[in-house]
Amino acid sequence: MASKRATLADVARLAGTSPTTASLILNGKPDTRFSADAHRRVHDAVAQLGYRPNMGARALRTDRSLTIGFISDVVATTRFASGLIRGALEEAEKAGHVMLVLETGGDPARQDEAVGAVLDRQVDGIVFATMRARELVMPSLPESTRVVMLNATSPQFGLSVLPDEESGGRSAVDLLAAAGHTEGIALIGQNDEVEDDLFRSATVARRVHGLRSEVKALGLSLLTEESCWEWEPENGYRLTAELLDRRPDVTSLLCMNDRLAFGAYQACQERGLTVGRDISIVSFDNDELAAYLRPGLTTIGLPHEAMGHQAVQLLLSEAAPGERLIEMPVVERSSISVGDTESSTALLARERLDARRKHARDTIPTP
Amino acid sequence: MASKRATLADVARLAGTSPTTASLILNGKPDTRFSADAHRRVHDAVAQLGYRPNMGARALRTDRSLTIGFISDVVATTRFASGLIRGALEEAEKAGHVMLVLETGGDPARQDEAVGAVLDRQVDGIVFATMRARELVMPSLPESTRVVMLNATSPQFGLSVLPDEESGGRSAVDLLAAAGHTEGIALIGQNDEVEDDLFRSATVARRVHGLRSEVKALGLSLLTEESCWEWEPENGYRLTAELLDRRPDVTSLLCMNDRLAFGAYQACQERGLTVGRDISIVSFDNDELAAYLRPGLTTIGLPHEAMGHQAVQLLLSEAAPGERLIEMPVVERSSISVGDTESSTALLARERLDARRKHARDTIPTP
DNA sequence: TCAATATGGTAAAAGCATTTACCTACATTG
DNA sequence: CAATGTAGGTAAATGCTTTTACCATATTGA
Repeated sequence: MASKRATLADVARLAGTSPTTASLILNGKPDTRFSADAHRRVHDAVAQLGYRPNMGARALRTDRSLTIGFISDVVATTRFASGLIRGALEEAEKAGHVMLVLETGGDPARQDEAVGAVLDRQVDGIVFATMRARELVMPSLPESTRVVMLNATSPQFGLSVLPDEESGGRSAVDLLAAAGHTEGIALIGQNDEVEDDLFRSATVARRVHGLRSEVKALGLSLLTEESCWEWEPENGYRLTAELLDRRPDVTSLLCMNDRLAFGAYQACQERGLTVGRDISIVSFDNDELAAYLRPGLTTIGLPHEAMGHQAVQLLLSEAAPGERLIEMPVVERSSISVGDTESSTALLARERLDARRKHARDTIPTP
Repeated sequence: MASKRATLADVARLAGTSPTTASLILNGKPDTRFSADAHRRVHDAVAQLGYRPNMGARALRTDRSLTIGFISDVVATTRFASGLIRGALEEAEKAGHVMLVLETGGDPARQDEAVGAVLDRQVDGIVFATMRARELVMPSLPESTRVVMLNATSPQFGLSVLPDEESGGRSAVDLLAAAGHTEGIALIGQNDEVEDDLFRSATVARRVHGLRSEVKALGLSLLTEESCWEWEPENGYRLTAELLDRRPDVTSLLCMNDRLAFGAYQACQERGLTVGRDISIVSFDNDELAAYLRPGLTTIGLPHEAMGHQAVQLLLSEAAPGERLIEMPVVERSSISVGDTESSTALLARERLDARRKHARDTIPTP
């Protein structure tokens, strides 16, 4: 029966009106323009035929397609990226939009192709997401195209959404201090060297800067900083093992990411130290891994989903250029032992932590 | 300068031809239809203006949008699903298509909306992907809409792409047997009970069936089957710990997934058993986790990426209905100790394993 | 020389929704 | 009575591409 899709002309015919009238009734804001009867007839016809407008035809006329382009370098290769997509997808759906997802692998040629492909489909805007490069050089676009950079910045497009790494760094320190760990804190995995990996150097710099300034703000100091290049379990293991053997006075580990922490767990266990009791660990990313570890790893999460939401929201609003920083959630599990939580430093740390959380709640409107 | 997008009319004007001619030259197969000079002029104009056809307008006329819809219940929630997307994305790009990705969370209302939304955009076909339900009830679609089910089946749509779970089960057993483990093999995590989770019961049944029949085919038998409901590390740990204490003669563990194996590792380590030397473990899924473990976990991977490729390929071809089973890759790491690899059983197992691999290579054309 | 057939092209319709400019019939106002 | 409004509605243009049907002109064959 539904052999052919109904068109507006069909609706008009069935309702006994002109297509103009039908269109005006279906799209016009001032409902008073036509008689109540005409309204009824048109809506009945729509329901009866199951009419839905053809978006291609509409876009042709209105230049709005209710479609947005999401172009990323890698979505699936990196285990986190899907959070960005999911957030964006949800927000798009909420706004009645649909999302064209393309991947470029970071290759400029494919990137150009991707931009062309979405432009050919008259998207209402483009989100450029990345997990690798920080500064993205983009093909030039028509003036009117709305663009937001997601987890990236670009010299050409001013609007970007990033995790608030500095604030995250601060939170990690506060977490330790609030639990009473005011000395014997080691930083594992930081790396101050100039890197050619722009992405990492930018995020690392902010994260480390946050850590260090919070340490200072609380009047503390780090016992040691153990640096390494690859943030993989091996290095976490090695660094921690060496450190533990060298400095028996270490009480807490700040790991730059969860994989390093994973290695650190192993080193601790081997030495008979129970994490969350004899030694405290806090790290970054909230990798899937973090939930599997025993005891659960307390970590400062990357707010990918919230970032995705925010990006699409900004894309569809008339937002002004600028960097939008999204608070990194602290996810507390059981890798921090509790000591003297009543010291003035602990109190101060908790206060600062809470203030930051509150600020985040007030700032990002995304649920 | 490029203030407005060039249209075909612009091209025609610049080339000094009619739009008809320009269109025919750009799309027509028989290149001889027009003069060489006309060809040149049109192509020059295209290059000069950077003309690209407006897909909406084209789709209006031709009913082909070079766009496909990818509708899934959950892409990001499950850590694997992104492989499906990536595979599909790559294949789509290869075919000059672009992909609209929507997520429904499994909610029928959202599912209907999603179908409507992609149909409104005149997609050339729809891939329904799922990580949860196995049998999917879909809204009714126009006859002509091409559909393929990805990691799912449906009473309404005949074409589906699934992992070859049975073959994967066989491979796991062969892997152990080929390394000389012909007795003392325990199965961890299987569950024969009737489940209301259709998805799991279908895949588990095939996987287990494969395991058991391969055991039989090699003339072996399982030492024990330890069943549990949730395939989480806790259970892997508990089941293995109990088993180890009860049966000192266990030499190998077949875990139903990598998370169970993760728990099993811990239990073994606690008892002073070195995985890959004192005890062998093989499991399923090739979770991210599997690479982090020390020693690396040998596992039978879910071929999500290949499945995504295949799905889109089938969607865009005139493929006949049926179930397409994609071979599960065996990814060998170091969790299996090597024993007597020269026994006739070991030889037989290796032979069967190789035959299956070869078959897979010949069968799935996807790189 | 007439008819047939290439050769190289074009006008116009179709596909669908939106929107501008206009129209009719009636009522009101001065 | 003429002028003005207003309520309720429509014809036709527009956005862009593809495609059908048709047109000249020149060449060839008989």
